[in-house]
Amino acid sequence: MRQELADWTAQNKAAFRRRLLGWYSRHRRDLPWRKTRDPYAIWVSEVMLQQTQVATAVAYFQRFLQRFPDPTALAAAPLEEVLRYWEGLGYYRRAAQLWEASRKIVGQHGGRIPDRFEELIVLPGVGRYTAGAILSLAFDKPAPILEANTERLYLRLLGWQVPAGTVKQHLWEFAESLLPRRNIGQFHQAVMELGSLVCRKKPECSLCPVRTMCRAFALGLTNSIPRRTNPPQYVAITDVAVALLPPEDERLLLGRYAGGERWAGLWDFPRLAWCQEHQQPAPSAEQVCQRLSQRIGLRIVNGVHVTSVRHSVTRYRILLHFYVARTATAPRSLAPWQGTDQVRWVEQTEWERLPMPAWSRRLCRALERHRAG
DNA sequence: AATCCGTGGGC
DNA sequence: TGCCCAAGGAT
Repeated sequence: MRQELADWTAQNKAAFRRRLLGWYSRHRRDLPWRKTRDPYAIWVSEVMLQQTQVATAVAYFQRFLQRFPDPTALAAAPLEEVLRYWEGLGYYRRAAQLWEASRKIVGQHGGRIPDRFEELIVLPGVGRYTAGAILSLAFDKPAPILEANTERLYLRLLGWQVPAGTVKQHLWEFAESLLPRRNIGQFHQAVMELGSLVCRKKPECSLCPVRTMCRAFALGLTNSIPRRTNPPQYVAITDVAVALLPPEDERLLLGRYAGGERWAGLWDFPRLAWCQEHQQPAPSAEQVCQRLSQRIGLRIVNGVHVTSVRHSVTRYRILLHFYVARTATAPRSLAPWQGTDQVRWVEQTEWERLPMPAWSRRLCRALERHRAG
Protein backbone atom coordinates (compact mmCIF):
# COMPACT_ATOMS: atom_id res chain seq x y z
CA MET A 1 0.00 0.00 0.00
CA ARG A 2 2.91 2.26 0.80
CA GLN A 3 4.32 1.52 -2.65
CA GLU A 4 1.18 2.69 -4.48
CA LEU A 5 1.29 5.96 -2.59
CA ALA A 6 4.99 6.35 -3.34
CA ASP A 7 4.30 5.93 -7.07
CA TRP A 8 2.35 9.18 -6.90
CA THR A 9 5.31 11.54 -7.13
CA ALA A 10 4.82 15.27 -7.18
CA GLN A 11 5.31 15.12 -10.92
CA ASN A 12 2.59 12.50 -11.35
CA LYS A 13 0.21 14.52 -9.24
CA ALA A 14 0.83 17.58 -11.37
CA ALA A 15 0.15 15.54 -14.52
CA PHE A 16 -3.01 14.13 -12.94
CA ARG A 17 -4.32 17.60 -12.15
CA ARG A 18 -3.46 18.89 -15.62
CA ARG A 19 -5.29 16.07 -17.44
CA LEU A 20 -8.20 16.23 -15.02
CA LEU A 21 -8.74 19.97 -15.45
CA GLY A 22 -8.49 19.67 -19.21
CA TRP A 23 -11.18 17.02 -19.20
CA TYR A 24 -13.31 19.01 -16.77
CA SER A 25 -13.24 22.15 -18.90
CA ARG A 26 -14.78 20.16 -21.74
CA HIS A 27 -17.25 17.94 -19.86
CA ARG A 28 -18.41 19.83 -16.78
CA ARG A 29 -22.13 19.99 -16.20
CA ASP A 30 -23.82 23.33 -15.81
CA LEU A 31 -25.09 23.02 -12.23
CA PRO A 32 -26.66 25.91 -10.33
CA TRP A 33 -24.24 25.78 -7.38
CA ARG A 34 -21.34 26.10 -9.80
CA LYS A 35 -22.52 29.56 -10.80
CA THR A 36 -21.83 31.03 -7.38
CA ARG A 37 -19.14 31.26 -4.76
CA ASP A 38 -21.53 32.40 -2.08
CA PRO A 39 -20.53 30.21 0.87
CA TYR A 40 -24.14 30.02 2.06
CA ALA A 41 -25.33 28.71 -1.31
CA ILE A 42 -22.42 26.26 -1.44
CA TRP A 43 -23.25 25.08 2.06
CA VAL A 44 -26.94 24.54 1.25
CA SER A 45 -26.04 22.61 -1.90
CA GLU A 46 -23.57 20.40 -0.05
CA VAL A 47 -26.09 19.48 2.62
CA MET A 48 -28.76 18.76 0.00
CA LEU A 49 -26.34 16.59 -1.94
CA GLN A 50 -25.52 14.36 1.04
CA GLN A 51 -26.69 10.90 -0.02
CA THR A 52 -28.77 12.55 -2.72
CA GLN A 53 -28.36 12.48 -6.48
CA VAL A 54 -27.52 15.67 -8.34
CA ALA A 55 -30.62 15.48 -10.54
CA THR A 56 -32.86 15.33 -7.47
CA ALA A 57 -31.22 18.24 -5.67
CA VAL A 58 -31.25 20.85 -8.45
CA ALA A 59 -34.89 21.96 -8.21
CA TYR A 60 -34.83 21.88 -4.41
CA PHE A 61 -31.71 24.04 -4.37
CA GLN A 62 -33.28 26.73 -6.53
CA ARG A 63 -36.55 26.85 -4.59
CA PHE A 64 -34.74 26.85 -1.25
CA LEU A 65 -32.40 29.69 -2.14
CA GLN A 66 -35.17 31.78 -3.56
CA ARG A 67 -37.13 31.48 -0.31
CA PHE A 68 -34.14 31.51 2.08
CA PRO A 69 -31.50 33.60 0.26
CA ASP A 70 -29.09 33.97 3.21
CA PRO A 71 -28.46 32.68 6.76
CA THR A 72 -30.53 35.48 8.26
CA ALA A 73 -33.60 34.58 6.19
CA LEU A 74 -33.20 30.92 7.06
CA ALA A 75 -32.75 31.59 10.76
CA ALA A 76 -35.83 33.81 10.84
CA ALA A 77 -38.11 31.19 9.26
CA PRO A 78 -40.09 28.66 11.30
CA LEU A 79 -38.55 25.19 11.20
CA GLU A 80 -41.81 23.80 9.86
CA GLU A 81 -41.56 25.92 6.73
CA VAL A 82 -37.94 24.88 6.20
CA LEU A 83 -39.02 21.25 6.44
CA ARG A 84 -41.79 21.91 3.91
CA TYR A 85 -39.17 23.13 1.42
CA TRP A 86 -37.19 19.97 2.17
CA GLU A 87 -40.17 17.66 1.67
CA GLY A 88 -39.31 14.80 -0.67
CA LEU A 89 -35.53 15.05 -0.18
CA GLY A 90 -35.49 12.75 2.83
CA TYR A 91 -33.06 12.71 5.75
CA TYR A 92 -35.01 15.56 7.30
CA ARG A 93 -32.52 15.90 10.12
CA ARG A 94 -30.34 17.65 7.55
CA ALA A 95 -32.91 20.44 7.20
CA ALA A 96 -33.34 20.81 10.94
CA GLN A 97 -29.57 20.95 11.44
CA LEU A 98 -29.15 23.41 8.59
CA TRP A 99 -31.71 25.62 10.28
CA GLU A 100 -30.06 25.25 13.70
CA ALA A 101 -26.69 26.05 12.21
CA SER A 102 -28.07 29.15 10.49
CA ARG A 103 -29.22 30.40 13.87
CA LYS A 104 -25.75 29.85 15.30
CA ILE A 105 -24.23 31.65 12.34
CA VAL A 106 -26.50 34.62 12.89
CA GLY A 107 -25.94 34.60 16.64
CA GLN A 108 -22.23 33.91 16.74
CA HIS A 109 -20.80 34.94 13.37
CA GLY A 110 -22.89 37.97 12.44
CA GLY A 111 -24.71 36.05 9.73
CA ARG A 112 -21.57 35.19 7.78
CA ILE A 113 -20.42 31.65 7.07
CA PRO A 114 -17.13 31.02 8.88
CA ASP A 115 -14.05 30.40 6.72
CA ARG A 116 -12.11 28.29 9.23
CA PHE A 117 -12.34 24.53 9.57
CA GLU A 118 -12.61 24.58 13.36
CA GLU A 119 -15.62 26.88 13.22
CA LEU A 120 -17.37 24.97 10.44
CA ILE A 121 -16.91 21.47 11.83
CA VAL A 122 -18.75 22.30 15.05
CA LEU A 123 -21.89 23.37 13.19
CA PRO A 124 -24.64 20.73 13.31
CA GLY A 125 -24.75 18.69 10.12
CA VAL A 126 -21.28 19.80 9.00
CA GLY A 127 -18.77 16.96 8.95
CA ARG A 128 -15.29 16.66 7.57
CA TYR A 129 -16.43 16.44 3.95
CA THR A 130 -18.89 19.34 4.08
CA ALA A 131 -16.43 21.58 5.91
CA GLY A 132 -13.77 20.82 3.31
CA ALA A 133 -16.22 21.43 0.48
CA ILE A 134 -17.27 24.83 1.83
CA LEU A 135 -13.66 25.88 2.45
CA SER A 136 -12.43 24.82 -0.99
CA LEU A 137 -15.43 25.58 -3.20
CA ALA A 138 -16.42 28.90 -1.62
CA PHE A 139 -13.16 30.21 -0.15
CA ASP A 140 -10.62 28.38 -2.31
CA LYS A 141 -8.83 27.17 0.80
CA PRO A 142 -6.66 24.02 0.70
CA ALA A 143 -8.93 21.70 2.67
CA PRO A 144 -9.27 18.14 1.29
CA ILE A 145 -12.56 16.40 0.58
CA LEU A 146 -13.51 12.72 0.43
CA GLU A 147 -16.95 11.48 -0.54
CA ALA A 148 -18.52 8.75 -2.65
CA ASN A 149 -17.12 9.91 -6.00
CA THR A 150 -13.58 10.72 -4.90
CA GLU A 151 -13.40 7.64 -2.71
CA ARG A 152 -14.25 5.36 -5.64
CA LEU A 153 -11.87 7.23 -7.94
CA TYR A 154 -8.94 7.19 -5.52
CA LEU A 155 -9.42 3.51 -4.61
CA ARG A 156 -9.19 2.65 -8.31
CA LEU A 157 -6.26 4.98 -9.01
CA LEU A 158 -4.37 3.30 -6.17
CA GLY A 159 -5.69 -0.15 -7.05
CA TRP A 160 -6.67 -1.00 -3.49
CA GLN A 161 -9.00 -4.01 -3.37
CA VAL A 162 -10.20 -3.38 0.14
CA PRO A 163 -13.47 -2.38 1.77
CA ALA A 164 -13.56 1.39 1.56
CA GLY A 165 -14.11 1.92 5.26
CA THR A 166 -10.83 0.29 6.25
CA VAL A 167 -8.60 2.79 4.43
CA LYS A 168 -10.48 6.05 4.95
CA GLN A 169 -7.64 7.70 6.80
CA HIS A 170 -5.19 6.83 4.00
CA LEU A 171 -7.60 8.15 1.39
CA TRP A 172 -7.98 11.43 3.26
CA GLU A 173 -4.20 11.78 3.31
CA PHE A 174 -4.03 10.95 -0.39
CA ALA A 175 -6.75 13.54 -1.07
CA GLU A 176 -4.76 16.13 0.82
CA SER A 177 -1.57 15.24 -1.01
CA LEU A 178 -3.27 15.85 -4.37
CA LEU A 179 -4.31 19.42 -3.56
CA PRO A 180 -3.08 22.08 -5.98
CA ARG A 181 -1.66 25.39 -4.77
CA ARG A 182 -4.52 27.39 -6.21
CA ASN A 183 -7.97 26.88 -7.72
CA ILE A 184 -8.68 24.29 -5.07
CA GLY A 185 -12.42 24.59 -5.61
CA GLN A 186 -12.18 23.94 -9.31
CA PHE A 187 -9.96 20.92 -8.66
CA HIS A 188 -12.54 19.49 -6.28
CA GLN A 189 -15.42 20.08 -8.66
CA ALA A 190 -13.33 18.29 -11.29
CA VAL A 191 -12.47 15.18 -9.24
CA MET A 192 -16.08 14.79 -8.16
CA GLU A 193 -17.27 15.29 -11.72
CA LEU A 194 -14.87 12.65 -13.00
CA GLY A 195 -16.04 10.21 -10.36
CA SER A 196 -19.65 11.01 -11.11
CA LEU A 197 -19.57 10.90 -14.92
CA VAL A 198 -16.72 8.50 -15.77
CA CYS A 199 -15.41 6.58 -12.75
CA ARG A 200 -18.85 5.30 -11.84
CA LYS A 201 -19.77 1.94 -10.39
CA LYS A 202 -19.63 0.69 -13.96
CA PRO A 203 -16.76 2.84 -15.20
CA GLU A 204 -16.26 4.31 -18.69
CA CYS A 205 -12.50 3.91 -18.79
CA SER A 206 -12.30 4.63 -22.51
CA LEU A 207 -13.42 8.19 -21.72
CA CYS A 208 -11.11 8.65 -18.74
CA PRO A 209 -8.34 11.26 -19.02
CA VAL A 210 -6.24 9.60 -16.30
CA ARG A 211 -6.63 5.90 -17.14
CA THR A 212 -2.90 5.61 -17.91
CA MET A 213 -2.26 6.59 -14.28
CA CYS A 214 -4.83 4.14 -12.90
CA ARG A 215 -3.57 1.00 -11.20
CA ALA A 216 -6.99 -0.67 -11.29
CA PHE A 217 -7.19 -0.08 -15.05
CA ALA A 218 -3.70 -1.48 -15.60
CA LEU A 219 -4.50 -4.60 -13.58
CA GLY A 220 -8.05 -5.07 -14.89
CA LEU A 221 -9.53 -4.52 -11.44
CA THR A 222 -11.92 -1.67 -12.15
CA ASN A 223 -14.99 -3.86 -11.72
CA SER A 224 -13.88 -5.30 -8.39
CA ILE A 225 -13.06 -1.92 -6.84
CA PRO A 226 -14.63 -0.81 -4.63
CA ARG A 227 -15.27 -4.19 -3.08
CA ARG A 228 -18.86 -5.25 -2.57
CA THR A 229 -20.22 -4.70 0.92
CA ASN A 230 -22.74 -6.55 3.03
CA PRO A 231 -26.00 -7.58 1.35
CA PRO A 232 -28.88 -5.63 2.95
CA GLN A 233 -31.56 -7.63 4.70
CA TYR A 234 -35.01 -6.39 3.90
CA VAL A 235 -37.91 -6.52 6.32
CA ALA A 236 -41.35 -6.74 4.76
CA ILE A 237 -44.22 -5.24 6.72
CA THR A 238 -47.77 -4.08 6.16
CA ASP A 239 -49.00 -0.73 7.50
CA VAL A 240 -52.34 0.99 7.60
CA ALA A 241 -52.91 4.75 7.33
CA VAL A 242 -56.23 6.49 7.83
CA ALA A 243 -57.63 9.87 6.89
CA LEU A 244 -60.12 10.67 9.64
CA LEU A 245 -62.89 13.09 8.80
CA PRO A 246 -65.23 14.50 11.46
CA PRO A 247 -68.95 14.79 10.63
CA GLU A 248 -69.92 17.77 8.49
CA ASP A 249 -66.39 19.04 8.57
CA GLU A 250 -63.64 18.98 5.97
CA ARG A 251 -60.80 18.94 8.46
CA LEU A 252 -58.38 16.07 8.80
CA LEU A 253 -56.58 14.54 11.76
CA LEU A 254 -52.78 14.67 11.61
CA GLY A 255 -50.04 13.99 14.13
CA ARG A 256 -46.47 15.29 14.27
CA TYR A 257 -43.56 12.90 14.76
CA ALA A 258 -41.51 13.68 17.84
CA GLY A 259 -37.81 14.44 17.85
CA GLY A 260 -35.76 11.25 17.63
CA GLU A 261 -38.42 9.46 15.59
CA ARG A 262 -38.18 8.78 11.89
CA TRP A 263 -39.64 11.81 10.08
CA ALA A 264 -39.13 13.94 13.20
CA GLY A 265 -41.02 17.22 12.90
CA LEU A 266 -43.18 16.05 10.00
CA TRP A 267 -46.93 15.52 10.03
CA ASP A 268 -48.66 12.30 9.10
CA PHE A 269 -51.92 10.40 9.14
CA PRO A 270 -52.55 8.06 12.02
CA ARG A 271 -50.65 4.91 11.09
CA LEU A 272 -50.89 1.40 12.45
CA ALA A 273 -48.31 -1.33 12.07
CA TRP A 274 -50.70 -3.98 10.78
CA CYS A 275 -48.58 -7.10 10.47
CA GLN A 276 -45.04 -8.33 9.84
CA GLU A 277 -45.84 -9.81 6.46
CA HIS A 278 -45.75 -8.09 3.13
CA GLN A 279 -48.23 -9.72 0.78
CA GLN A 280 -51.29 -9.35 2.96
CA PRO A 281 -54.56 -8.29 1.30
CA ALA A 282 -56.03 -5.02 2.47
CA PRO A 283 -57.88 -5.58 5.76
CA SER A 284 -61.54 -4.66 5.82
CA ALA A 285 -62.41 -1.09 6.71
CA GLU A 286 -64.34 -2.39 9.72
CA GLN A 287 -61.26 -4.14 11.10
CA VAL A 288 -59.14 -1.05 10.64
CA CYS A 289 -61.68 1.29 12.19
CA GLN A 290 -62.06 -0.94 15.20
CA ARG A 291 -58.34 -1.13 15.85
CA LEU A 292 -57.90 2.59 15.27
CA SER A 293 -60.84 3.49 17.50
CA GLN A 294 -59.14 1.68 20.35
CA ARG A 295 -55.82 3.33 19.63
CA ILE A 296 -56.98 6.95 19.53
CA GLY A 297 -60.14 6.65 21.61
CA LEU A 298 -62.51 7.98 19.00
CA ARG A 299 -65.44 6.06 17.50
CA ILE A 300 -65.22 5.66 13.75
CA VAL A 301 -67.88 4.91 11.16
CA ASN A 302 -68.08 4.62 7.38
CA GLY A 303 -64.56 3.45 6.63
CA VAL A 304 -63.55 3.08 3.00
CA HIS A 305 -60.40 1.55 1.55
CA VAL A 306 -58.97 4.11 -0.89
CA THR A 307 -55.72 2.73 -2.20
CA SER A 308 -52.70 0.59 -1.42
CA VAL A 309 -49.14 1.57 -2.20
CA ARG A 310 -45.71 0.06 -1.79
CA HIS A 311 -42.71 1.99 -0.64
CA SER A 312 -39.42 1.36 1.00
CA VAL A 313 -37.71 3.09 3.88
CA THR A 314 -34.07 2.06 4.19
CA ARG A 315 -34.27 -1.63 4.88
CA TYR A 316 -38.03 -1.82 5.22
CA ARG A 317 -40.32 -2.65 2.33
CA ILE A 318 -43.76 -1.47 3.25
CA LEU A 319 -47.15 -2.25 1.84
CA LEU A 320 -49.40 0.60 2.96
CA HIS A 321 -53.18 0.39 2.90
CA PHE A 322 -54.94 3.74 2.98
CA TYR A 323 -58.45 4.33 4.29
CA VAL A 324 -60.82 7.24 4.66
CA ALA A 325 -63.13 7.08 7.65
CA ARG A 326 -65.70 9.43 9.14
CA THR A 327 -65.74 9.82 12.89
CA ALA A 328 -68.95 9.52 14.85
CA THR A 329 -68.37 12.66 16.85
CA ALA A 330 -67.07 16.17 16.37
CA PRO A 331 -63.37 16.87 16.87
CA ARG A 332 -62.04 17.10 20.37
CA SER A 333 -58.60 17.06 21.81
CA LEU A 334 -56.83 13.76 21.38
CA ALA A 335 -53.77 12.34 23.02
CA PRO A 336 -50.83 11.96 20.65
CA TRP A 337 -50.43 8.44 19.34
CA GLN A 338 -47.30 6.35 19.07
CA GLY A 339 -44.30 8.33 17.91
CA THR A 340 -46.02 11.70 17.79
CA ASP A 341 -45.82 14.65 20.15
CA GLN A 342 -48.75 16.67 18.83
CA VAL A 343 -52.10 16.00 17.20
CA ARG A 344 -54.30 18.47 15.34
CA TRP A 345 -57.38 18.74 13.15
CA VAL A 346 -56.30 20.74 10.13
CA GLU A 347 -58.01 22.36 7.17
CA GLN A 348 -56.83 21.53 3.70
CA THR A 349 -55.28 24.97 3.26
CA GLU A 350 -53.13 24.18 6.28
CA TRP A 351 -52.15 20.63 5.49
CA GLU A 352 -50.84 21.82 2.15
CA ARG A 353 -48.29 23.82 4.11
CA LEU A 354 -47.41 21.25 6.75
CA PRO A 355 -44.32 19.15 6.06
CA MET A 356 -45.19 15.49 5.51
CA PRO A 357 -43.31 12.33 4.53
CA ALA A 358 -43.31 11.94 0.77
CA TRP A 359 -45.66 8.98 0.76
CA SER A 360 -48.11 10.68 3.08
CA ARG A 361 -48.21 13.61 0.67
CA ARG A 362 -49.17 11.15 -2.02
CA LEU A 363 -51.94 9.88 0.21
CA CYS A 364 -53.17 13.47 0.49
CA ARG A 365 -53.39 13.60 -3.30
CA ALA A 366 -55.22 10.27 -3.30
CA LEU A 367 -57.64 11.67 -0.74
CA GLU A 368 -58.37 14.69 -2.91
CA ARG A 369 -58.99 12.46 -5.92
CA HIS A 370 -61.20 10.25 -3.76
CA ARG A 371 -63.29 13.25 -2.71
CA ALA A 372 -63.47 14.61 -6.24
CA GLY A 373 -64.50 11.28 -7.70
C1' DA B 1 -17.69 0.09 14.56
C1' DA B 2 -22.14 -0.51 13.23
C1' DT B 3 -26.59 1.63 12.60
C1' DC B 4 -29.74 4.88 11.73
C1' DC B 5 -31.69 8.39 8.84
C1' DG B 6 -35.67 8.91 3.21
C1' DT B 7 -36.30 9.27 -1.26
C1' DG B 8 -36.23 8.71 -6.15
C1' DG B 9 -33.28 7.76 -10.28
C1' DG B 10 -31.43 4.17 -12.94
C1' DC B 11 -31.17 -0.25 -14.76
C1' DT C 1 -39.99 -5.66 -10.98
C1' DG C 2 -36.69 -5.54 -7.37
C1' DC C 3 -32.59 -3.86 -6.02
C1' DC C 4 -28.58 -0.68 -5.64
C1' DC C 5 -27.19 3.50 -4.26
C1' DA C 6 -26.34 8.64 -4.21
C1' DA C 7 -21.37 15.51 -3.22
C1' DG C 8 -22.53 12.08 4.73
C1' DG C 9 -23.34 13.02 9.60
C1' DA C 10 -24.37 11.67 14.27
C1' DT C 11 -24.30 8.47 17.78
